[in-house]
Amino acid sequence: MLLSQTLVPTLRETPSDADVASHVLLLRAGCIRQLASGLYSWLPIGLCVLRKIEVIVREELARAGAQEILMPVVQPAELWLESGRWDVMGPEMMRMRDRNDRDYALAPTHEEVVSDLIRKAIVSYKQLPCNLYQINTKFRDEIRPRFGLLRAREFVMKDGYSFHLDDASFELTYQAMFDAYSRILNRIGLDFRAVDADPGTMGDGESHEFHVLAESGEDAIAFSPASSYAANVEKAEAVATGDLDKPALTLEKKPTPDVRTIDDVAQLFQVAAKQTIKTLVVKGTSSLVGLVLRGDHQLNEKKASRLPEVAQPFEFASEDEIRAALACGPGSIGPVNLHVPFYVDRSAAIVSDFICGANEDGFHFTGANWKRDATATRVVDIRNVVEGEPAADASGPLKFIRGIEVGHIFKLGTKYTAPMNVTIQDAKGVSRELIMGCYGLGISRLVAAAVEQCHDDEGIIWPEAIAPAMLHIVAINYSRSDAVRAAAHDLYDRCLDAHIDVFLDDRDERPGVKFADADLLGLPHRVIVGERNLAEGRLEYSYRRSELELVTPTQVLERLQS
RNA sequence: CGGAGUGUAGCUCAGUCUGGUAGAGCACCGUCUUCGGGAGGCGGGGGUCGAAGGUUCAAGUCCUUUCACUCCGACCA
Repeated sequence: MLLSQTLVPTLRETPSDADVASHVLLLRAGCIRQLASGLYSWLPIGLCVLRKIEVIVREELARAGAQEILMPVVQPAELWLESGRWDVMGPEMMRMRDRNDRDYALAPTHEEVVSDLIRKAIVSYKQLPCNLYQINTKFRDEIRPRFGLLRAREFVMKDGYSFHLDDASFELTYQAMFDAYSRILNRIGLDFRAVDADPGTMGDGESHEFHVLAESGEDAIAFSPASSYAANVEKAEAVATGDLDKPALTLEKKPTPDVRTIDDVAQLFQVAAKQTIKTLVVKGTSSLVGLVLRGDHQLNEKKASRLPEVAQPFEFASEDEIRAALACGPGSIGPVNLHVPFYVDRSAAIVSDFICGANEDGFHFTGANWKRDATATRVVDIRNVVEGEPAADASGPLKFIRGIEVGHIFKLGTKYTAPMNVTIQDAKGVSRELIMGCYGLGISRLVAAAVEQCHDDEGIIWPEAIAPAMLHIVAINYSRSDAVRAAAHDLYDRCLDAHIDVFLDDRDERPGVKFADADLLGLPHRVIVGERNLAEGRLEYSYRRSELELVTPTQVLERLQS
């Protein structure tokens, strides 16, 4: 590309509404422009990157046996009513009506549409397994779009779906997709980690996320350096170490006016927070439900929302509801004499002589103990793991890193095929619900994730595999020097002949501007064409901002092709 | 949804408290000089000051409403 003829509106200053590195740099490098909250236009070189990722994704999915299709972004409500998700999805799914007053949704995902497609198009088990994918625009009306492309409302996603007659077939494809994702991220050149994950609203089965490691990642990953164990903190199992000690203290009710938080309690009684017990109150299926945790632990809502007596969707009880049901405020609740059902976290269930709310405003119990003072009948894992505690596979202490979730693959079972009646007769003529898998990969998010991982203060440092071009030719004094112009175009043409993507900065700009933009755009190879060295037939070459070295044009081609 | 902040030129921002002709730097156009890390001179173009309503002789500035964007939170026992 000739930069003089390409829309690359680089920005000298950081736009005021961009915060994270990828957002700032993609804007400054002229890759994207924001239209509205969570909505972005792709400019030529940003689109180059997006397309390069798509090529890699297509190649690896083809290798893994998936077929590309394209499905509508506007979807009739009927399908979503059929799967039961029309009401479950909430305002995240954008809805609209057509001129005939029919309800539609803007696709947040495509399970329903692909399931409908399969039940109509697949007529024999001999056509199975079937593994389809598309690269398409999705729309999710996020609670809070942020971080530019990392959490946009409209975004480009590769979503794949596979259908199988039996588990064995499904597992083969699931593993093939897992491997394909690993290959894709390796080819792009990103540092990533595949982890056990919580499937959220997508399903109930196993799932794995693929995270690009970056400090700015929204997710925390717990992993064991001593083993292959890695899980999203949302999912990582928290184990309780030790046993319940014998009670040493007697139960006493102490006045605790104005004490509302665990910090207050620990401060007042001069004990560590881990010696206290806190009780959260949430809405349940038939009454309010208590969730009992050690004072220093954090509730994991994903885990808690899976408990049978906890209402869906997960919601904390309001102070009014708590007062109506328990006759005290939320700061004074405890498991002793609690008159609603409650679950006790594993770690909370082995604390002895603890301090907890007395279910009476202004009072706490000290010296409380399980069995004697309160019964923990439902002991479950409902907290977040903490860095340094033992991993669930007993391999040693956990460490945390942050990641950007770029891929998520799910074992859906018959969650969609059952309600949508996606069945096929097997070889014996028995009608079977198909086993389904779902495989998402955020293409536009990958662009941002790559920038998060690959940049410095001056600009982007694109991984070679997805760089908008391989070579950036900085032509110094382009418009006045015939020699520079000739040499720059000679190199440019040789690259084109060799099918090497190349940018030539042929703009009538001062050198400083061109250097700064080259840094911002971050192509792997750079050549400076200037009269200074042209007399000796030399160009200045650098790779990924390394020191300049003097080389001939032929040597540049060799570097590019090696 | 709750809280906070910001909306003035393409970009970054002054000006708002204390009402009185719309500003700067960069960018853009012309021109001269300069030419290896975001140059300098001279001249120029560009604004319904987010929108609507109100107060006032007079509103970017005060009041009311509203919209947009950003940030924090949606864990509190």
